[in-house]
Amino acid sequence: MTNHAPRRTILHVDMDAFYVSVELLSRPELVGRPVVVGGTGPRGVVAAASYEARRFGVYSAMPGSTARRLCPTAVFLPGNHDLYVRVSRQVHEIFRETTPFIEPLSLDEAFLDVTGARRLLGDGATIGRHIRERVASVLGLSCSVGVAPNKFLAKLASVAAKPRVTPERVLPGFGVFEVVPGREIEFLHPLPVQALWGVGPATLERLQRLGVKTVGDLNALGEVSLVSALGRASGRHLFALSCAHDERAVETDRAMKSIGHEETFARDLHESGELRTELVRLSDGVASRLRGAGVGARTLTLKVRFAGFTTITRSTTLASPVATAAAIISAVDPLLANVDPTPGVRLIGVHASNFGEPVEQLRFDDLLAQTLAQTPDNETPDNETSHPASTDWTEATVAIDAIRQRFGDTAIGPASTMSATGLRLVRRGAQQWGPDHDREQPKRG
DNA sequence: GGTACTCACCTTAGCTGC
DNA sequence: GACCGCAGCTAAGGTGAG
Repeated sequence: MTNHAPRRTILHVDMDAFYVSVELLSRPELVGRPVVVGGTGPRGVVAAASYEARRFGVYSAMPGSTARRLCPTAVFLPGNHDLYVRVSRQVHEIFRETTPFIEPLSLDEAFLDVTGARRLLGDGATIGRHIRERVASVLGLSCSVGVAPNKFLAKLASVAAKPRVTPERVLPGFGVFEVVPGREIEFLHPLPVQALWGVGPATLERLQRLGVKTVGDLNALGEVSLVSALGRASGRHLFALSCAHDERAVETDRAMKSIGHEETFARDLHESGELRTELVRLSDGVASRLRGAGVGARTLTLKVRFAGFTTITRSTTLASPVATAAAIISAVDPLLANVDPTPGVRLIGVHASNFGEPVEQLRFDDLLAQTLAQTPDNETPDNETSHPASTDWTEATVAIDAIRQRFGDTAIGPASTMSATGLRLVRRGAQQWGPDHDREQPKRG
């Protein structure tokens, strides 16, 4: 059998210290200094660190308190998610000058399939250098580009292209790094095994017990041993990667499979009433995004993290997809009622999945479920916690969406989420890196 | 001692229906 | 009727990425 498909050329473009670099555009006096963007509260984490801050061992997802200890001279900035979204769109506009085949991974990285652009624009490395120059000249930002025949190798190549940090200084990177076709294994096998997509701390520990340190070690172990050690999916996946095999296409329009919001509180909550207020707020945010996406969800999941950091999830699956706050609350409220908050709750979350066409009419199953729930044996003691997912809410929801579209997100919201300073609504990325120092929390009583 | 948020995917266990 | 195997679904927890 012959394969006439042309060898693909995939680029992985990764912005360098993206959030910090965007902040420095408006604060040039901070260039060259250690700068950290992230949550400013005691429970915040680092979202991005400048390369100067990385010299001190500060890195993403590190607790803010640890970062302050390691680098007390760093400038800590709270971050502006909306601004990063806007700049990210501008970066993608530059990508689109080269190819329409773009798969965003996050605000600061994306895969580009430039196979079709090679004849016009040159080879992958040439296109990579062109994109780097455009991003620098138009936006004043720096990025690193990996070039390879597949997504997995392109991602690793962009890491190789990045600036390097030693405790003494920051060394410039290659900017563009290409994994030359035919030399994939030579590039891949010496790398540490945690370079593979899918090897996190837990898998790394298991692999280390098997004596695996590098990608080459993992490959030598063989697929059968890996499947027996890590399970079928992970074993096969990692073995394929260790052979440099990755046939996944650059997907330009991936359908979302779940939508959720979760929030860590500045202080632990101990009372059901406080938690329910937060639950209403989160449910409203999830419902709003579901409607924005034009979908409904059948499965609703409540997530609770206790003061001791143990986390539980409780979920329920409805007969038909819903997209209103009332319906979501009526689904997750009974789940919350079974959680004892007295040890202290530091986080709650609401997640929606199992998407379908939103159906706001009650189906027979829902009616049956509601009827069963209202029988004497199952009667809810507190009527306020039992909201029917009825059509009564549909018109109100349409009106809410219209008001928010016209007057902004905070124009209207659940009364229970009202505070002295106004509505506290949930928006994606609003509390991306933990609670702020001064953010208002629900009061006791 | 500290440890965010969002999303995807996997594993395991239990239940139900055939 | 009891039991078994299987498939499909759901719930819960875990892992990993960015």
